[in-house]
Amino acid sequence: MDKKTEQKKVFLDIVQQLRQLIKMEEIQAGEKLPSERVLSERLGVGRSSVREALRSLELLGLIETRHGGGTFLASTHKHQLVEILSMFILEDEKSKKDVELTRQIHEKEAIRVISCTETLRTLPVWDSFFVKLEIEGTINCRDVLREIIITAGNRLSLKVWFQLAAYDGDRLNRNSTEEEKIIIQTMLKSMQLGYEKEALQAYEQWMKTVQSM
Amino acid sequence: MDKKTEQKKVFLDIVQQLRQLIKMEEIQAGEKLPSERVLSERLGVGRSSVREALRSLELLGLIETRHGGGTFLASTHKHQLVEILSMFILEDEKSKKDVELTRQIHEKEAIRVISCTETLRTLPVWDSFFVKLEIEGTINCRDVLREIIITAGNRLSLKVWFQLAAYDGDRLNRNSTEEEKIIIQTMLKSMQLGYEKEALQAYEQWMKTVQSM
DNA sequence: TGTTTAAAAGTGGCCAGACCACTTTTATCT
DNA sequence: AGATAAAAGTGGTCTGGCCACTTTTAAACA
Repeated sequence: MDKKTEQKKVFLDIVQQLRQLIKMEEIQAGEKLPSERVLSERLGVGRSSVREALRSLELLGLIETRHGGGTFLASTHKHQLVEILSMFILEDEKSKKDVELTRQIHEKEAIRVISCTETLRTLPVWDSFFVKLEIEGTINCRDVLREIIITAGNRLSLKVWFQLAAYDGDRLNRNSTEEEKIIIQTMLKSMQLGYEKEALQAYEQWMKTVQSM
Repeated sequence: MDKKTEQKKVFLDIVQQLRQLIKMEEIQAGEKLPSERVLSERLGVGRSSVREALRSLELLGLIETRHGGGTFLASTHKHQLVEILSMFILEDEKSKKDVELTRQIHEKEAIRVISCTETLRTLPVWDSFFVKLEIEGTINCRDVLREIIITAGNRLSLKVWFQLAAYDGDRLNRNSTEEEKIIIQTMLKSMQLGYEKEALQAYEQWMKTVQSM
């Protein structure tokens, strides 16, 4: 009848029951869950089965465990689903070009969103980049892009971006060259003024120089 | 030194090692993995730890286990993240919105790429959609979007899209309404003619109607 | 020889108990 | 009251066992 009760595998059933337990007892993020031994007894299953369920949720970042301390419900932003997936998806993805292009898809969209949003494009953080560029003459490329993605406000997009950016490695995580400095300034300034098209053009130009490195 | 060796928890280490093993031995989707007992011996850990890792991957749908048969590498489209996500994470409205927006980011980029590429926008497949719309009067929304993503040619973007599209479930996987029919036709026609801006406008309009369902 | 059938081996599912390392609580002493 | 040490609680891991199910192997049969 009930899908949750006729579950074949105990550990999957436990995952479900844990979910109910969290809901029923109104366990909030950061709060403690019953111990493995207690859960084992309460649910009438072996401790190893409880552990299989808990470890599954831990891999997803849904719970946190502290050795000797206990098991705690994790806060939403710590979920690792994207990380886990990317681990397996990026692995068999042969084309680095696809990774690069996909990363850029998210960056371009972020630039569009910011350019079109008054409250975002007028943030003081963009000015701080200008200051940094003038004083130090250079800036970390990855930092600029990261700030753009973060500001755009899509948390999922951010997570995806982090994975993809990590894949590219040092090509982004470096200081900008003299040539890039001008392009970045153009891009940021256009973005600030809400000139979406110009900002994207500068971005494309930037990525071309990056690519030729 | 090595992040993978200084891993605190054995089961997380095993997840990593399983990933390497799959890569090294070139295990394809549907093929069998070593048995739990063999893995236990080969990795020099207890069988229960191996099981914690395997059960974690099973919850994600990355592997399939058959009682008495063995453990098999699952095909990409069987990942269950969707179910898990909706179960634990998608409670909050903001997350759902992020999933939708991120999916649309990939769709919009695909439309741009196709619109700007002669060889892609002139493909006969778009005409076949028109024919289908005329004859049957409707078409599966998801099929249209999928074809667009596929045609754009970024395999990684495609994989990401598949995952995201799965969340939305029935909102996309259905036949188009009479209202949508016109919008889709406009979008496809604009794309065929290389009118990027118009195609995107139609797309945005489409998504608005979808959203209001 | 080829087919069917039964036994054996292989494999996942689950549990009980043990020991260790670490953390939290409690009780004790100063 | 505060510091300290003992005890209890908790996760981390391993071993070994038993069951149920599947696959392989071997034997019996036609």
